[in-house]
Order: sequence, then C-alpha cells, then structure tokens
Amino acid sequence: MTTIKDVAKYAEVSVATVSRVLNDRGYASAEARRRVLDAIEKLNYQPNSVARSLYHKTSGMIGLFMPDITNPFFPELARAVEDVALESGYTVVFCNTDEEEAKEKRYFDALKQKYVDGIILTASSQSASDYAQWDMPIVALDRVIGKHIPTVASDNKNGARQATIHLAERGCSFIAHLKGPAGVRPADDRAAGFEEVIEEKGLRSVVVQTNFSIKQAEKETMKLLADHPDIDGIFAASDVTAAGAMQALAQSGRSVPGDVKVIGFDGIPLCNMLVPSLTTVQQSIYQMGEKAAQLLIQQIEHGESESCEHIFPVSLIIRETT
Amino acid sequence: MTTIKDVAKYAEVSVATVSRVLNDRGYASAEARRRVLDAIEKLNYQPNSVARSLYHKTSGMIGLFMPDITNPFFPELARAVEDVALESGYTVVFCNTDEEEAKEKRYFDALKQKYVDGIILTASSQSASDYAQWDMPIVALDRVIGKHIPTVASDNKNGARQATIHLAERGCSFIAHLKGPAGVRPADDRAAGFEEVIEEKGLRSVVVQTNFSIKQAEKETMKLLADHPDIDGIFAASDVTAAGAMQALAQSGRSVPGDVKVIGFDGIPLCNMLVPSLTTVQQSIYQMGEKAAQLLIQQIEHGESESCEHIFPVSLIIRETT
DNA sequence: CTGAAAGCGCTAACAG
DNA sequence: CTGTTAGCGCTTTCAG
Repeated sequence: MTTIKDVAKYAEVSVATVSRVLNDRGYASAEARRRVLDAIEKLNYQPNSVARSLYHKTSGMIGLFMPDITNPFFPELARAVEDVALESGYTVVFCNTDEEEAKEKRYFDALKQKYVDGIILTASSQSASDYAQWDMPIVALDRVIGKHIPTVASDNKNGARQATIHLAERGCSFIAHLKGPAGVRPADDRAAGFEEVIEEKGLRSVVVQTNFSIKQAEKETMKLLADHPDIDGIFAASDVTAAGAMQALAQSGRSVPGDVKVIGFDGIPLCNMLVPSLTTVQQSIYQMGEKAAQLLIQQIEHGESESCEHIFPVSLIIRETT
Repeated sequence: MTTIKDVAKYAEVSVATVSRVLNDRGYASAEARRRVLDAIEKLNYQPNSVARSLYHKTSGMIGLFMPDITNPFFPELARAVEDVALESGYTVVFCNTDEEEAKEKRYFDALKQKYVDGIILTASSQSASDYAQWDMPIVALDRVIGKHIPTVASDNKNGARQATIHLAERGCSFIAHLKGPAGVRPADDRAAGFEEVIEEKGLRSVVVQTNFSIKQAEKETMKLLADHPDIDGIFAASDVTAAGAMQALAQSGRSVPGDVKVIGFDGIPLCNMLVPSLTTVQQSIYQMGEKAAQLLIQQIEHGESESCEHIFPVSLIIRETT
C-alpha cells in the first residue's frame, strides 16, 4: 500500500504539502502541486480513509436499519437509499433488525465504534425515547418514532380511508381488515383510518391481526371466512397480506372480485403479477427512500436537524380485485 | 467519547495494561484486571474500532456486491449473508452494481480504502480476469467468475435439463425458452441445458432473449406467440420472467397449463402467489448465501483460499402451471 | 508558501 | 507482571 509518505518522498516535498494539495486546503505553489499530482499518478496513490476517519471522527458510512430485506416492501427503499448515498459519496451498511431491539442496539454500538455518520431507521416505535439518546444523526423512515426525529412516511391513515371508501363505493357492506402487527405505527394508522370510515358509513366490519407474512395471512383469512361467511370486502394492511387473503379466497371457492373484493397497501411490483391484479394503495416507495437519505446527509453535513415530518401522499390504484 | 486513556487513568494503570485485558493477550494481575474491568464498566467504555482498523489493517466489514436488490432473487441471498456476517461479528456494506463494471470498480476502491476484509461478488463474468488482481478475499456468488476464485452457485445446467424434460414429459412438443441476459453465466448455462434436452429428444424449440424484467418478458412473449402460435411450453430463465410470460399468455387468451405449460427458475416466494401457482426449478437461495459468507469469512480468518466450486443441487417443484 | 511535529485511539515490542 | 514508546496514515497547527 502506498501512503502519503511515499508520495511525499517521490515528490520531494513534505507530507503536509501532499495533504494540502490532496484536500485543496491551504497554500501550495504551482510547482509543488504539479509534483505532488504527478507522484500520486505515478504511484497510484489512494488516501486511506481509515486514517482519515480516525482524525475526523467521521467515516462516510451510513447505517440502514430495516426489519427484513426479505419483505418485498423494503428492497426498493434500500435501493433508493443506496443510490443517493453513492451519489453523495457515502457507503451504506446494511442491518436487518427483525424488529428486535437487541439487534438494533447491537448494531448501533458496532456502528458507533466505526464512526458511522448517521442512521436511517425503519424501526419499531416501542423504544422511541431511546433513539433520542443515540446522539447521532438519524432519520426515521416509514415509521414515526418521535417528534424530535426527522421522519419520512406515507399518509397511512388517509390511504386506509381511501381504500375503505373505495370498497364501500364498490358495494361492500361487511368489510374485514387484515391488520398489520400491533405496535407497528403504520399498521395502527391504517387500522385507524379503516375504523373511521367504517364508523362514518355505518358499515359492518371485523379486524384481525396478521404479521405481514403471506402464510399467516392465508390462515387468518380462512378462519375469518369460516367465522363470517358473508364478508364481501377485505382491506389488507399490505400487498403481501392481500396475496395471502386471495389464496384463501380461492381455496374457499370464492371469486374475486365477484364474491369478495380485495384491496392491498404498498404498491409493490407483486400487485401486477397477481391474477386478478391487485387494487392497492400505492406508496411512493423509492421517493421516500431518496428523501430519507437526502435528509440524513443534509443533517450530517449541515447539522440541520429540523425535526420535520415528511408525509408522502398515497394514491389509490384500481385494478381487477375491486 | 471515552478512550483507552481515560480508562487507564481511572484504573490507575497504563494504557498497555488496559489494552492487554481488553484483548486478553499478555499478562495482567488479577488486581489490575479487576480495576480495568471496573473502570470500563464505570466509564461505559467501548473500544474504537477505527483506531483498531488503522493498526490491524482490517475492518470487520465485508462488501456485498449484487446487481440490484430490487430483483426478487437477491433479498434472500443478502439476508443470508448478513445473518452469518452478524453472527461472526462482521458488518456488511451493501453495493448495488447494476452489472456495471464502473460501479463495481468504484465501490471496490472505496471499500479497499476502508480496509474492508473481503467481498462477496455477484457480478457479471465479463471482467473475470480483473477480479483476480483485486488482491482481496473474494467469493463469487451465483455466478462463476474464474477458477481461481471460490464460487457458490446452483447447478443451473442440470436444473434447466430437469425443467425441459419435465415439460417434454407433460407432453410439450414445441418449447420456447425465455433466456436471460447474454453474458450472464447462469443464463447461458440454463440455455445450454435447455438446448441439450431439446436436441436429445428432437423437439421443436425457439429461444428469445430477455433481461429478467417482467415487462420485457411479457412483451417478448407476446411477440413470440404471434410468430409461433403453436408453442405449447415455455421454460423461463427466471420466475419473474415466467410471471411476465403468464401475463402475455392470459392476454392472448391462452390457458395455463391447458394451452401452454410454463416453468420458471429460482423458486422465489412469488411462485406461490401466482394463480395458477408456478412450477419452477428451486434453488437453495438462503443456503447459498450462507455458504458464500462462511467461505469468505474462513478465507479472511484462516487465509484458506482453496479455489473450490460449491455447486448446489436444484430441485423441480411441480405446481399448477404444468 | 513549506516542513516539523503533535495527535486521532489503539496495539505491540521492549525494557524494566 | 507493567509502563514507556513507537508507530498505523492522515490532518493541522505553528513556526519558519
């Protein structure tokens, strides 16, 4: 490995001078600059960022915490974050937390010791207060975790309202909501929006809880259909959950949208692959990821921590299941 | 931030002693050890890994290069890598390369400057020779990139053979293959397996190239069906491609598996969400990711670079499309 | 304009 | 058993 010393020697200047031209800071005669640049070229020198980190206490890395990249909602988010990070010269460290605080904490400690510059957090809201003490630039993505932390999220409640209204307009009078995991903020907001509309319109309804996994959604739906054979609409808290519901519907011999209408939430590519294609509430996934990364980098570089909430609008995409 | 110096002062010993008990290396009296441990506890000290990196020239990080996490084949692979990395105390840096050598190179340089310990590479095979010069522990995942580099991959050719034979046994006599991108090794191997069986059995066939995107697969299939209306079987190079084909089939009013039978490749969760559910050649995705990470870490820690190929068997999963 | 030197936090000889 | 010290590679005062 060639170091700054080698370059200095080759260019016949001091390391200080090399450092100066390297960072374009301070003075350096044209002559010295030329020689240094030449040496760098000749020796194929690349500055060592670990040494830089040690001095500056920054690393050019950001942590990306998500529950599970295997959940089809997250890859696009991750991709967006990575794209803007790369563009700004950051590198992203990838952390699957499985919604476990222990894992989160463990990663956080590890990253902090590496001088990671900031973290994008898609976390469970439970430990909200803790994050404030993390003392590191953070932006919350998809889930709100406290008003003191900048947040990027969708207008989940309104999306749920739109979905429920849509089902009602399509003639559904007994609507089931497959709710997401308890304690996960978006799931709660969607459920709240659902309840609101149900109440406003005086419809019959039933809510069951799922965990966003397709298998469990299928199982729960089977049970639901057994208990309430006259359900004619299902609002699923995610597209994957909706897919599970559709399988149960098919198994129980019901037609979609004939017997039961189904609407999902998220707007992942899966919607278009299903037959019939899935009506859903579309989130601006990529844009949210971008925004979160931009906010974080801005916070890192300019220390702006205006703890704002960026709520992205959501749009109803009507397809065949309704 | 509390440093080793603070701990030393608090414990009334030298930094050397602190370092010794920290790393459990060299001698330290019980008394000294106790005092240091106590100080660490009291001061909530956490060693700074950047400083350690600078000395040891290692970072406890591994790079994960994949074309695009948004392709549903990759999240599970990424997850597996991350799981074993975490378990072994490594942290993974996440790099989407879009199959672009420029991006690969750029990431590689950035990571090298950070003393990244090794790289798991799902790369295009074009630049095979270059990687050897990267001078860093590497393992290739999913794609073979040279015999000097340890590799983890599926038995693509054999899988393709099984798929094609299966189609033939189901009575198909004119089979189309939706081939993956040119120059991507697994795509080529699958095409080769396909051709072999076609030849052996003397079947009619046609091959068209796609890029693993669903939209394009749909378009290509439409064209294909127009040119060859009597196709009765489709072997798609990936499950996503198969999904695209199924959409085209539906659009053109053909029934699956009645008019045309379809088989995919990969075994991603999507298969079970489609209606009819997709017959496919199942890869051991998670296991491959695990294996790759294990090999890499072993190579990093024990310098074993037996450039072996680990080829995972593949299994035919028969579902409704055939 | 330039170089010597201190130091970022930690490790590892090397003398005690 | 323990402390002193010299780096790891880079940046930044601070005297020239």
